[in-house]
Parts: sequence; C-alpha cells; structure tokens
Amino acid sequence: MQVTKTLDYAVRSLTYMGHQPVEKHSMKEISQEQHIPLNYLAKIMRRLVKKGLVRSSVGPAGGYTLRKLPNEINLRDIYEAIEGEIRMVECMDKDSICALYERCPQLPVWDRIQLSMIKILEDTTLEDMLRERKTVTLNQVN
Amino acid sequence: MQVTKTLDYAVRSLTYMGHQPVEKHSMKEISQEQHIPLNYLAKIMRRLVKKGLVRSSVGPAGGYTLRKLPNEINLRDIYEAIEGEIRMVECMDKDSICALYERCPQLPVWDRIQLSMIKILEDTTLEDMLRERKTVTLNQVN
DNA sequence: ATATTATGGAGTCATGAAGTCCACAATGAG
DNA sequence: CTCATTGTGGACTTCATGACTCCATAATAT
Repeated sequence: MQVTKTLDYAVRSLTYMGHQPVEKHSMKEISQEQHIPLNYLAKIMRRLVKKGLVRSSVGPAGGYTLRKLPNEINLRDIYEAIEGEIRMVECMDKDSICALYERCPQLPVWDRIQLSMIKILEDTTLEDMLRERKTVTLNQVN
Repeated sequence: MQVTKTLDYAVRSLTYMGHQPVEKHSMKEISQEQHIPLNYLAKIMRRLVKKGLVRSSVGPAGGYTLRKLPNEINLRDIYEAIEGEIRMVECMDKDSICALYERCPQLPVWDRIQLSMIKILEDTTLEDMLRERKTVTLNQVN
C-alpha cells in the first residue's frame, strides 16, 4: 500500500510542466530539474503520452506539453495512467472458500477504503498541488 | 497499493477464531478450514502472538485463542501487526528537492488518503466482519 | 516416554519496481 | 540535403519483497 517511485516521478513531472502549461519542456530539462533518471523518465513520459495526458513533439525544440489545463487533470488520471486501474484486493482463493459456502467478510471494508481513496484522488487536481507549492514557497520566503 | 495475501490470511484466521472466541484453535484446524498453507500460517501466527492479538499454548490440545473480544480488535491492529506502521509514501529524493527550495506538493494529498484509510480501518472491528459474514450466509440460505 | 503442537530461522522461487542501453524515427536549423 | 537534437520502442539487468517450504527445537498433555 505504497506510492511507487514511478508514480511520484510522474506527478512531479506533471506539476513541473503545470508551472508554464503552454510551454514545451524537453525530457532533459524535466530530468535535470526534477532529478529523475533520464532513461527512466523516458519510459514514464511514453505512458503519459499514450494515455493522453501530455502531447509530445520530436526533433530539436521538441518536448512535452500538457494536453489540458492543470485544473482539468486530477490525480486519479495520473494514477491510472501509471499504475492501471485502482484495485486494492484481488479476490484471493476464489474457487474454494469465497464462492462456495460464505462470502468474503473483508471485501466491503477494502471497498470502502478504495472508494474514499478514489474520491480524494479525483478531487485533487494538478492545480491544487501547484497552489500548495506556491503557498509553501511563500511561507518559506517570509 | 494492494492488500497482500499475508494480510488476507491473517484477517481470515482471526475472523475464523472470532467465531468461537473462547475456544482454542490449532494451526492445523485453521489451515484446513481457511485453506492457508500450514507452514506459512505458522509464520503469520507468530507475528499475531508477538503483537499480542492472540494467545498461544503448545503441546497436544494446544493452539490459539483471541486475546480480546472480536469487538475490541480492529483492522488497524491487524494491519499493523502484519505490515508494520501504515505509511503510503516514503519521502523520496529527500536531500535535494524537498528539503532545499520547495516542499513536496504531493504530501498533503497522500496524507489525506492515508488518514481516511486509517480511520476506516480503526472503525472496523472483527465483530463487524463476523456480522457481515453471518448476514450473507443467511441470505444465501433463504 | 511419546506423540502432538507451536517456535525460530534459514532457504527458495517468482514477480515486479526501478533503472540501463541501444537502435531507430522524426524534424528543425543551417 | 544532412546532421544534430529530441522522442519512441523494446530488450535486458538488478534488487527487493511477497509467498512460500523445510527442519530442528521446545513445550506439554496423556
């Protein structure tokens, strides 16, 4: 039940791009600014492109741009782009116990947790996180 | 962000024992009834004993008993007995980015999710899960 | 005494996260 | 046109961890 490094990288890259949403950002730039291994970032960006979160252009002066405004991209989108569908439990031991003479008493619990998680993820946009950052920065300056 | 099989086994064993909370249940019995590999269950039970959730006695007619009533054992206890402290994020890249010129804009989000998760886990007791099971069983009979 | 039950710890196996490498494709600048 | 720059696709490596297995040992009821 952990946030993977890969997801962390993705979120960081996107928040970074969200700073100037219209500009193009090269992989190299993102990698350096956010301290993400270049080759690994490449892999991550591919997924984000494929899932339609960012647009890419190749060649010199190529790079990535957000496809939507920061307030239109929520964390669920990002999560699912990287990790796939959100699911906390695989139903285990399908054949014998669960199916036959009792139903899993745990499932409702994990379901509730999962739902509340999804809701929070959906309610949080890139913009929220950008705001978070600016506030903190300002606090630190004062 | 997955419920491990180990945790599943633990919860299932405990709900099973919660059925007759005072009785002693041998590992073999639990293993067979719940379809959990005996040797692996041994490992899990050790943790539950060490963390004070169940009491054990060895020798013939030995076995395990719940140390508290089912309504006094919540899922957080079980979770932490098996997986250790609940924590969704390790703060990554501690040295450079986070600490120096900005604070992580993601942290508040993961915190919120984690808190809501913990709350639900705490609010759910073994008894709740037992009730769940009985209800379902009755439904199936009718 | 002995069979039964739990304890402790080492060892195995498979999977997946995290990261590396490299050959290839697109494209803007001179 | 060509060449340096930037992204794409995929194979490969490394390491940690979950999910077991095995075995030798300790306690104890009969």
